[in-house]
Amino acid sequence: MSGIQRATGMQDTLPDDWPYWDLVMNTATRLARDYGFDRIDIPILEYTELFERGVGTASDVFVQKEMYTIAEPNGKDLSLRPEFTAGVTRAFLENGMGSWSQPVKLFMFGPIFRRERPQAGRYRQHSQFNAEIMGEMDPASDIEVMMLAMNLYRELGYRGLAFQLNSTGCRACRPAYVAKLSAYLRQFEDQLGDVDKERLAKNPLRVLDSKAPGMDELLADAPHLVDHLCDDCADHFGELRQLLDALDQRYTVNFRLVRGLDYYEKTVFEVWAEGIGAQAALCGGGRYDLSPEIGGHSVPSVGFGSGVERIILGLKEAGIEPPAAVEPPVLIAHFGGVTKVAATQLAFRLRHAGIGTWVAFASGRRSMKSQMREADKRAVRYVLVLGESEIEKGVIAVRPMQGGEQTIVDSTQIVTWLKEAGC
RNA sequence: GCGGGUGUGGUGUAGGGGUUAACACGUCUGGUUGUGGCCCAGAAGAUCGUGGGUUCAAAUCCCACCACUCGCCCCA
Repeated sequence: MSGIQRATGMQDTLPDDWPYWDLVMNTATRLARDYGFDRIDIPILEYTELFERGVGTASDVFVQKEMYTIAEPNGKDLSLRPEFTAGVTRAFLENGMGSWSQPVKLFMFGPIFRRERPQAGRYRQHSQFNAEIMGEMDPASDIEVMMLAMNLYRELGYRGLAFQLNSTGCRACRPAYVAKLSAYLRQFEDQLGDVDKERLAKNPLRVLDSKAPGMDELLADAPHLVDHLCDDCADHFGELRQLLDALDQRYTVNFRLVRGLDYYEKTVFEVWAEGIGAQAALCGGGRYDLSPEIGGHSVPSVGFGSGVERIILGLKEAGIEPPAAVEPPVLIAHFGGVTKVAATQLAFRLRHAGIGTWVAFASGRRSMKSQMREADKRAVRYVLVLGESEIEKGVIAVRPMQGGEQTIVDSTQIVTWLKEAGC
C-alpha cells in the first residue's frame, strides 16, 4: 500500500489482541499485589543524562546508538526510556522513598523504546512489566522477584519453563575472574569470530554469551564465575539456591548467562520458554544498585523486566486462548424517522441500566434483513425491534437470536426482562 | 549497522512482456409488504511497494531505494 505507514518497529495493537493484553496485565497485576507490590508509573521521557549515567556506564551501545533522543532548546536533551531501572531509581530518590517502610516494592507497565532492528518478539517500541524490590539485600527478596515472574508465566499457562541462574559477582570479585577468563579465552583467540574477538578486548564476559558455533566446546573448560565469588557473593548465591531448593524450584546454573546491562551484580536470572524465535527469554533480571550512579546513597535492589509482546507471542504459539472480550448482548433495530429517535432513547436507557447495546445506524432507510444480518455478525443474543406499531402500543418486539420464540415485551419492562434473561 | 527472504484489492493467493489484472474469504446492498445464519444476484475496493531504466508495449525484464520479515550485534 502507499501512503504513510507505521514507523519501523512499531506495532498497532488491534482489538483482537486486547484479550491477550488484558489477560497478561490483569494476571500480572493480581500476582504483584498478592506479593505486596504497589503500582508506580514514571515518565516515558527522562533527561538523557539519567540514562547516560544509569545505563550508560553499563552499556554504551544503548545510550549512543539505541536511544531515541529529543534535542531541547535549553540543552537538556530528553530521551525515550530504553528501560525502567534508571527511571525508578530516580523516582525512588526524588520522592524520598528511602524514608518509606523498607524495602519498597514496586511494579510498573509501560512502553520502552530501543532503536534496534526488529525481529520476532522484539520491537522498537515494546511494553514491559517490571517489578523491583528496592532497599533490600536479603536473597529472599531475590526469590520473591524471581517467583513473581515464574508464577506469572505459570498462571498464564506456559509449560516447560526454566530458571536460568547465575551470579555476576560484585566489584570486589568480578575483576579477578574477568582476568582469569580473558587468559583462558586468549588461548583460543584465533578460533574466535570477529565479534567475539572484539568482545574479548572490550568486555570478555560477553564472550560467554556468544551464539557462534563451536562455543560450547571452546568454553568447556572455561572458569565459572560462581567458583570465583568473594565470600559475600558466595553466601548470597548459596542462600538463594537453598531457598530455591526449599521451594522445589528447578533451575539451571548457567555460567554463560551474562546480562547485557552489566550494572547487575550478584544475582542474574532469566526465565526461558521454548518457541519464541531466537528470543527464548521471557524476562531478564537481577540485582543492581544504580542509585550511586545518579547521585544517591546505596539502594540495593533486585528486579526484572518482561516484554508483554513477547509473552503474548508465546501464548499464541502455545495455543493458549484468553477469555473472549465481552460484547453487547443486544441490538436495536428500527426503521428511521421517529423510530430512530425512539431507538436512540432506548439504547441509552439500556446502557444506563448496564446493558451493553448496539443500535443499527442508517442514514436512510435500511431493510430489516440488513439489520438482522448485522445482529448476526455481532453475535448478539437479542434484537429489539422498535417500529411504528411497537411505539404505538408501547411495546418492543424481542427476537432471540439463539433460538426461541419472538416475544412482545412492554416497553417499561424491557430492562427487567433483559436482566432476567441474563443480559 | 550487517546478512538472507518477501513485496499484486481489507486478508490469503493466481498471473511471469501485449488492449477491461483473476480467484477465494471478507465488506456493503438487494432477493417485494418490518426479521439473521445457508443459498442467489449485484456493488464497492488494487494505477500490481516506490522511483528510474530497457521496449512500440512492463504487474511481468534490469537497477536503486523503501517497507515487511527472519537472523547477527544488542536485548524483554
